[in-house]
Amino acid sequence: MGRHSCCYKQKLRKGLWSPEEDEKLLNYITKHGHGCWSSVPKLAGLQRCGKSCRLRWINYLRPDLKRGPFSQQEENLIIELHAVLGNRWSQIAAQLPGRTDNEIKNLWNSCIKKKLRLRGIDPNTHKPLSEVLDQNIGKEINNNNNIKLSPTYKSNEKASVGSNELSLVEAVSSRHPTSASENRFNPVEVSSTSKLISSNGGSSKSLTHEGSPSSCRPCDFVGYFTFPHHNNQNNYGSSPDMGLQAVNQNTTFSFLNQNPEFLQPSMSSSSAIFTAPPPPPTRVKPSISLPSDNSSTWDSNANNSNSSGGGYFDSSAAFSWWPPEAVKSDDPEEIKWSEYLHNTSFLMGTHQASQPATYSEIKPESQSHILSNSLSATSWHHQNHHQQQQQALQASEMYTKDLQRLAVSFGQTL
DNA sequence: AACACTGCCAACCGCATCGGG
DNA sequence: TCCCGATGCGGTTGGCAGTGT
Repeated sequence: MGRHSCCYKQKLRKGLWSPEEDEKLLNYITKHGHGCWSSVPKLAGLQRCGKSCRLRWINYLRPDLKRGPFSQQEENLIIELHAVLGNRWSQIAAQLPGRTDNEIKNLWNSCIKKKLRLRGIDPNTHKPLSEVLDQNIGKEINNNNNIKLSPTYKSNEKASVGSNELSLVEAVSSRHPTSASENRFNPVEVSSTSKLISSNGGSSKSLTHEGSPSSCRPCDFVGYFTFPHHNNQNNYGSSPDMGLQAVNQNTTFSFLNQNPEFLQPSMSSSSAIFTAPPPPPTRVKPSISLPSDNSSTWDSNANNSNSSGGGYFDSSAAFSWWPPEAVKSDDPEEIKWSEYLHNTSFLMGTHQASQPATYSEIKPESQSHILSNSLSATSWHHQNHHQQQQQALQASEMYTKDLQRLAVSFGQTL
């Protein structure tokens, strides 16, 4: 294999697209549609291969793209969908209008995975790291009598962590009474463990920042899974050392929560809580202006997006400018997903109205307390850690069951 | 100010699948 | 049935920008 065959036929440009190239491609597709991608570059006057043109269009030039940062709701949805679909980015992207598979994949790899690990959740299995590591480490010990690092990341990715040391950190920290096995995050202990290990010959590159809160935006600490709990003391997801006491437990936002048929009665009231800060206005037009006959489509899409708080989701409207044959979907599974999601109240606008701005309610100074709180929290969870561990395990089992039910409903396997 | 480090993102690469001849 | 080109998808990488030292 190698580069797409058409790329060998003539000297074609690679790398970043110039504004002129963008304009040529945009103008061509706006007027003629893309048709056969392999003929697009020639007809559009571009020194690119069709594959490159297609990618550029899909990931950047498409007028229905939503740009800007992902909202918390979008991230939550991605996590939930990933739990069911795995690394099927295109299917996940299909549920997030205006987002591309590439964008979601990048977000997952650069941000969400890290956040989930900080929460003590294995991003591949969506199970607690301690559970996964216990299994894998046990296997490795049995097989080799010599612990191999990075046993955790075999299922869906090829050593995506890029650092064996990290896996060891997770293994160590997940077994540490005050770390990931309790779904708690203690930046001091994790990072110190990292340094300890890295000084043992490994690179510290990915170690310190994996455990360091300084590399995360404030919202990194808001809005991830919380396991079932009945009081704040045992709230593993919004643990006190993360300054999240302000989280309002009534502001649940969860795909699972919105679909009670997938929930056990005990979960429907307080489990799987997500906080949902209002998404900022995110739609930005590409730098190149569209021909006038399309600008109205842009505006209507933008309005559509804004009015629903996150662009959710009228596919027929979003693709109103698109050739009809490109809009319809004959994939029953896709339709099922769309119907399912749309028939729920999983529309951003619906929820936004009922959600206090939990993120903005967390005062900036509270962020500075995270570190010191984590120190005091150490003694706190020494006292409680056994009870917490049990509750966390029970909770994670319930969560896993929920996901399994969800998966079964769509014929997916976890 | 210079350098190193880190995270993010756009784009590429390789493979799988599909469909037409 | 096989071949081949087109397309789609997921994994990976290179470069840039921001931040820290």
